Amino acid sequence: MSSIKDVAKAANVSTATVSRVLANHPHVRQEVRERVLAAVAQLEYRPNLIARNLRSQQSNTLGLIVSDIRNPFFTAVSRAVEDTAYAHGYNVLLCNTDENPEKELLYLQLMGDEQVAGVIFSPTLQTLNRFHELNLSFPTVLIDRSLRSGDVDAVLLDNVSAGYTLAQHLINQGYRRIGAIFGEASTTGRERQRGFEDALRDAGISMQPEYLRFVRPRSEAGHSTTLDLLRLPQPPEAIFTSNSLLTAGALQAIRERRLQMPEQIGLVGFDDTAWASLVQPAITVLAQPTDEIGRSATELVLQRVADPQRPTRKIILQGELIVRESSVEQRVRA
Amino acid sequence: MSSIKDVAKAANVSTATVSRVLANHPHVRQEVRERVLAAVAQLEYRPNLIARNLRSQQSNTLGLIVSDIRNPFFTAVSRAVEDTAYAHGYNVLLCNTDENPEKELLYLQLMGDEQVAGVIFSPTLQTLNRFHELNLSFPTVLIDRSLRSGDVDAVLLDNVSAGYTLAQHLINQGYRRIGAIFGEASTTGRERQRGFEDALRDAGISMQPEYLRFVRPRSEAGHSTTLDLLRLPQPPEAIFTSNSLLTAGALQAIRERRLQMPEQIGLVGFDDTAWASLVQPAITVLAQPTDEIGRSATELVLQRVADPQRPTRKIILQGELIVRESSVEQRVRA
DNA sequence: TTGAAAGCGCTAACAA
DNA sequence: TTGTTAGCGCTTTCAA
Repeated sequence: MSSIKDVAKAANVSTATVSRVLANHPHVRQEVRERVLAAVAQLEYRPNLIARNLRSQQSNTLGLIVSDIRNPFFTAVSRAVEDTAYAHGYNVLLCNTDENPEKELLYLQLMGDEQVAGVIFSPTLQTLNRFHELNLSFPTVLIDRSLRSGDVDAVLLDNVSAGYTLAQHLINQGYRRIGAIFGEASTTGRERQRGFEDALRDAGISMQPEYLRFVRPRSEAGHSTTLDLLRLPQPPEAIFTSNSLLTAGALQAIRERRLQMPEQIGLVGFDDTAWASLVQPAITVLAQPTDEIGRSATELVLQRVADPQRPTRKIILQGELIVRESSVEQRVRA
Repeated sequence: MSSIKDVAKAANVSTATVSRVLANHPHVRQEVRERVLAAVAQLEYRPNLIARNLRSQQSNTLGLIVSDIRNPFFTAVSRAVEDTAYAHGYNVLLCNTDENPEKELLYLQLMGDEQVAGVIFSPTLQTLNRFHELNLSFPTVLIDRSLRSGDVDAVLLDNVSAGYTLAQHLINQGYRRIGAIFGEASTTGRERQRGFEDALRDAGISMQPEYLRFVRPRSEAGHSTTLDLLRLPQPPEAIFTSNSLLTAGALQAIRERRLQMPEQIGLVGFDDTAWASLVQPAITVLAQPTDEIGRSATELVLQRVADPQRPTRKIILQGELIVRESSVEQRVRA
């Protein structure tokens, strides 16, 4: 591997001049510039990014800390983050926390050690609550979850409104007794719950506490909780789930109990996954704009890298209700 | 941020001694060691990894270059790679190539610039063919795809055998005219094709060339190609797909044509995705051991980092046939 | 057992 | 317009 010294020697200039040419500094004679470029090409010189980072005290790497890469929502967002980051000349360091606050702290620390330029992060409620004590040394943009009050950049779904829309849809279709399953460790679940409850209240439906569940946002929990709900003396007529893993588990439970969808039970969830339109009946979902979320978050963090002083911003995006067959008009049902 | 100098000053020793303590070098007096550690704790010192990497000429980062992070197979493998890497104190730099050879080269170059310790890579056929000309400066382990002949570390499925098993299953169930859709840019598709053809030949079934398709391994292509196949004068009785995105597309096409599975058409594919058991009828698949693939690949690359001289190894893993309802005995069919 | 000092490859302040 | 030089934070050789 040739270094900047080799290039300098080959072009008969100082390393400073090589550096200037590479950084496109203005005051370099055309002839010299060409000589340097020729040497660079000749030696197949590639700058050592580690050295550059050490010297400039910041790297071209962005950290991406997600709670579960197997959740299609985060997969899709990661994809968008990755694309956008590389388009801006940044790399992505990927971390997976499994909703584990200890891992979150560990990875956050790692990001500091790696001197990343910035971080995109979907935190648990626990870490969120002590977020400001953390005193992170790098710009951070939260995705999917944040506190209303917090002075942090964030890109979020309008979860209250999304929860409202989805619940309202069920109500409009004639469902009255609605069981709802939310992720327990995030703000997202709580906000969607608020929208859900608002919709019921506005429709004059009294909420039954035993219909409301907060669980680990995984398909196993979706499965067992749905079975629980269906076992109640008066089981719900529809199931509302707050992420796609929960939806999958609920669907599995409904299948096991051999209930007809949507006649005997309705089902709705979040995120327009590949399978939501593949199963029969296809599932009604509140789709999140994952590309937009990933792209906005990346741009936001890059903007803050460029200007650390700028006031924080929260970008709130709207979801889109996609009505399919898993929830359908009451009069059509039995 | 305090540096090693600050610690040295606080502990009244030289930076060399601090470095020795941190690296757990033997010849340090216990008392001095404790003083240094106390200073480290006091100052909340964290070593600057960039500086460490520059000095030691290698980093604690592994590169992971996959062809499509939205393919659940790669998502699952990434997850395993990530876990294993972090368990060994390594980070993961994630790149997505979209099966684009230019992007592959770009990212490979990036890995060199970033001085990663090693790379895990699922290459296109095109890049694979010129792999040795690339003269990569870091250890590389190929996953999912490789050349039989190549002198490269790799973790692979026994694709020929997997293709054979899956095709044989269809044959055993009584299907004779079988359409098959393979990814076009990878060795994987070709090997699975070989297994597929071997199974037909062993069963004395003559292969019809128009039943064999090579396409972009995406659901859109799976969809349109399946429609094509079904439009043939003598359409196939079953569809064999060589990745889960293709399977999804095929399923969609079958739904649109309102064909009954498995009576009017059988369907099998690769990878036990979340939805394969959720759709009805559930899909028969050849499941890959994704965790094992990711873990083995990471361990392999780390072993080579430790010993660049060791002979290359190919780890060949077996898939598992999971029979579900989308393919079923002939006598049960119409 | 410890410290002084060189140097990894680069950038930028300063001087010429 | 270009070069000299210091130094980013760390590890390691050599000497004491």
